[in-house]
This record gives sequence, C-alpha cells and structure tokens, in this order.
Amino acid sequence: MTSDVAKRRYQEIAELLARRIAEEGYKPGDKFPTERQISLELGISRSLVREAFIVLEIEGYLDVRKGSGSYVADGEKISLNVQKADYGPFELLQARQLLESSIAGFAAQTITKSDIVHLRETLELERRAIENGEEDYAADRLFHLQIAEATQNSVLVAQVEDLWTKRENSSMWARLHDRIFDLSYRAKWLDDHAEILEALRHRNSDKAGQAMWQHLENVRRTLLELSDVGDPEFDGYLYTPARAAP
Amino acid sequence: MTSDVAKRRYQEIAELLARRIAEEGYKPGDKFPTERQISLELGISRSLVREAFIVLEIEGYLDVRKGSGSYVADGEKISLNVQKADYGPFELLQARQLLESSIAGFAAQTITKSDIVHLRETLELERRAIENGEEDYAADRLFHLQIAEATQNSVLVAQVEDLWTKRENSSMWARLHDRIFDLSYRAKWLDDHAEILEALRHRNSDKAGQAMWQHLENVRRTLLELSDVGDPEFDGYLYTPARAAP
DNA sequence: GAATGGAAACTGGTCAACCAATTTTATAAA
DNA sequence: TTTATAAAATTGGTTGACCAGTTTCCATTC
Repeated sequence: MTSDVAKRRYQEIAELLARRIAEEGYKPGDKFPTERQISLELGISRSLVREAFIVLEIEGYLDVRKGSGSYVADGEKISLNVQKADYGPFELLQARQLLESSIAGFAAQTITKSDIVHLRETLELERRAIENGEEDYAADRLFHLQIAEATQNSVLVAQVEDLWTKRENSSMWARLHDRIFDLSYRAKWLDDHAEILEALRHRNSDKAGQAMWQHLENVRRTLLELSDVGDPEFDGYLYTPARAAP
Repeated sequence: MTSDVAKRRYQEIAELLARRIAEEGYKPGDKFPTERQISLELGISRSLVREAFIVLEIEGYLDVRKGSGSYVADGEKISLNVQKADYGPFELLQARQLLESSIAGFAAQTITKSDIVHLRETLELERRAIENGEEDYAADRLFHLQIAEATQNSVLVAQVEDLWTKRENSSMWARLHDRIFDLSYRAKWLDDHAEILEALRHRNSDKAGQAMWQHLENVRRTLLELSDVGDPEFDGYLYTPARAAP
C-alpha cells in the first residue's frame, strides 16, 4: 500500500514549464509562449496546456490575460511559499549553515532517546549505502531531517525540507551531483554526521551546533574545489555558536 | 492603474465548491460529486468544473482518481509544495528566533551603508504608523526582510518571507492579531528594532544576533500572556549567539 | 503626415464529443 | 452459496472546434 502516485498529466507539464521559466532567463513581465504554441511544440492538446497554465497561475509564476497572452508574473506578487527559483549551491549551503546549526544546537536540548536510536539507524543506512557504492543520498537527507524533527517544531522541519527541495531543483547542483557522488567525500561526511550525533547524544548544544556548521563548511569547501568558483564574501567568516543554559 | 482583477471563472467555481466542502460537512475520504454532476447542476461545461477541481486538488482539498471519482482529501497527505498547514504562533516564533537571530548575526558582517539607510527609513515608517494608530504591520515585516536581504542571500530572504506567509495563514495568529495591535506593545518592539539596527550599524554580530533573539523573545512572552498558554518546552532555554571572526 | 475607424489576426474562454481507466453488475461455473 | 469472469456502466482524460475579448495593422479621413 505505498502511495502509488500516478502524477496527473497537467502536473508534469506544469513542472516542465516552471523549469523553463526558471532556467531560460524569463524576467517579470516577459511574454510567455501562447497556449497554442506550447501545445503544438509538445504535441498535446491546448486544454492540457491550459490546465498547466492554471497551475502556474495559482503558484504565482504566470499572469494570464484573455485576448493578450500570458506573462511572467511580477516578482512581488509571486505566491511566496511556492516560488521555485533556481538557487545556487553556495547560497543554499550558506542558508543551511545558519539554519541547521541553530537547529542542531536547539535539538540537543529537546532530543529524546528514541530520536537518537533513529538517528543511529539512519547513520547505519548511510554506511551501507556508501559501502555498496549507491548514489542514493536519501539517508543523508533523512539524517538532517530527523535532527529537525527532534526539535518537535514542524515549522523547522518544513524549513529544512524546503531547503532540500530547493537543492534538488538547483540546476547547478545537478551539474555537480555526479562528480560529488563519484568521489570518496561521502565517507568524510559520514564521519561528520557521527560527530554531530555524538554531540546530540551528550546533549551538548554548543558542540552540536559547531559540528553541524563544520560539516556544512566541509561540504561547501569540497564544492568550492570542484567548481573552481571563488566565494570571497563568505570566506573567513567563522562561526562559533555558543549557548548557555541559565 | 490598479490591478483590476477580473477573477477567472474557474476560480469562482473553485471557491464555490470549497465553500461547499467546508459547509456541507464533508469528511476526509467522502466521495465528492462527479465533474458531470456539478457541470449539470451549475449549467456549465465539464471543462470548467474540471479546472476548478484542479484548483481544489492543488490546494489539498480533493483527491481526484481516474475512473473512480473525486474524494475529499486526507488532511495528512497534502501536496508538499503547496502545503498551507496552519502552524501555531509559538512554533513560528521559535523558528524565527533560531533563523532570524542567525541571519542578524551574519548580516552584521555583510551589511552596507545603503542597507542601513533603508533600515532607518523603515524604522521611521514604523514610528509614523504607530503614531497614527495604523494597524498595518507592513513596516514591521519589511524591517525583518531587509535584514535578510542584507545577507545578499536570496535563499535566506525566501525563508524569512515564507515564515511571514505562514504567520499570515495561521488561524491562531489571526485570533491574536487584533488584541496585539490594539495594545501598546508596538512601541516596545520599535525600541527592539532600533537596538537591532544599532548593533548592525556597528557591525557587531554577537549583539545583533542577541538583540534579534531578545526581540522575538519579547514578542513570544507577550503572546504567552495574551493567550494564557504555557510553553514549558521552550521556557528557560536561553540563547547567546557568539561569533568570532578569525 | 497625423488621427481615426474598423477589419483581420491574434489571444485566452468555453463547449460537446470521444477515449481510457476503474468500478459495478450480470452471468456462469464450481 | 460462493467464486470467477466478462460485459456494461461510470468515472476522469483528452481532443478539436467554436466563442469572445485584445491587439495589430491598414485603409480612410482630416
């Protein structure tokens, strides 16, 4: 009884078009191809394209005007919680550093024994995946999500999920993905995760936050080497989360 | 040149049907009338009804199954990228404390003179709004967003925007809203904002992070008094962000 | 040459008919 | 009676044709 999601056709088309908006340099106000043009291009009926346009309109990408055409929506009135812009991996990692290190520090205060058992299991999953040379990073994702879940704050969980979704939609990340998962960095990251878990187990907020920060810093530096892109703004900014319980 | 929103037909129908779901006692799993039934009942074409169903499906109300029919959706498996869950104000404030205090600390390192000018203008807007007794909190929102923008990281801006959107969708927040904006707490929050800005101006990461944390802590405690709801999990957890530039 | 009017060529909006998957029903076999 | 099977009815899925606003452009007029 798994959720066999037979994705509806209009959704596939909507995602295709959303990706096109994000990746082909459309700016707010730009005219988007007409329903007829796209239906011809994709070899499907116009109704189907129309349904996809409705999705894009609801999500705030498009502004549909009868008799005139469809236009890429103003950035301002984009439905804020659904925007799927294509963020660069460094912006994403920076955001994850700030958010997830705070979360790790907080989670150290709220984590339960059961949470720790689950995290240990996830770490084992990761170890086996690396051993078997699997490219799957589901366990990696799960580890980070479980830490957020340990805070028992669903908003924080949603925020972390959102960052992973953005990562998966990032075209630049997709380009780096293969090279990263071909290499042996994953073993290093497994060590990082183990260190984070150890800090959480000891309920050491400071250390947990610092370990998470350092982990994402390691990922960032690896990415930096692979992409040969400088990041002067962020280099040399060292973070030392410190917490004091009263 | 106001935005004369000629509401699209499918939207009207979707709202009509959403109201029907809400008011006619439909429960999760209940079968909803078929597209044909509704098109006959309303005297419109089935395509139009179908488009409205798509809206309801996206918004998480309906579960459409080919060959079978449409059913009122389970509350749980809401489409993830469109989830409009109703978060409680304390979860939201907790998330904002963790995220925004980190952001404030980071922004202190990246902020420009121009950013500070803009923040000062926003503070002035706030002051005038309070003076005139306006209930509008747009300036409040803008202040927090501008700090996120000062990091020059669009992911962080999106995260903060997302939290405000969730707040606006929060029904419990809506219930508290009037009571909060009737009272004189806003002057206190203006002082908090001024203190944050001062720390940013001096590029003091530690102080900026702490000031932001304290500000949201003040809001949280005010909310706590107004709603008479205990929050034992989070009470007594004191945060002291500390950063050290190398 | 500039302003005006209107036809023609777009655009999205709506519709009814047909297609395909699912569910239900009827029937026959065990 | 129970079960298996297939046909029929019902559902959403898809299509092409036509309707109704907008824009474009050209002939007309001043």
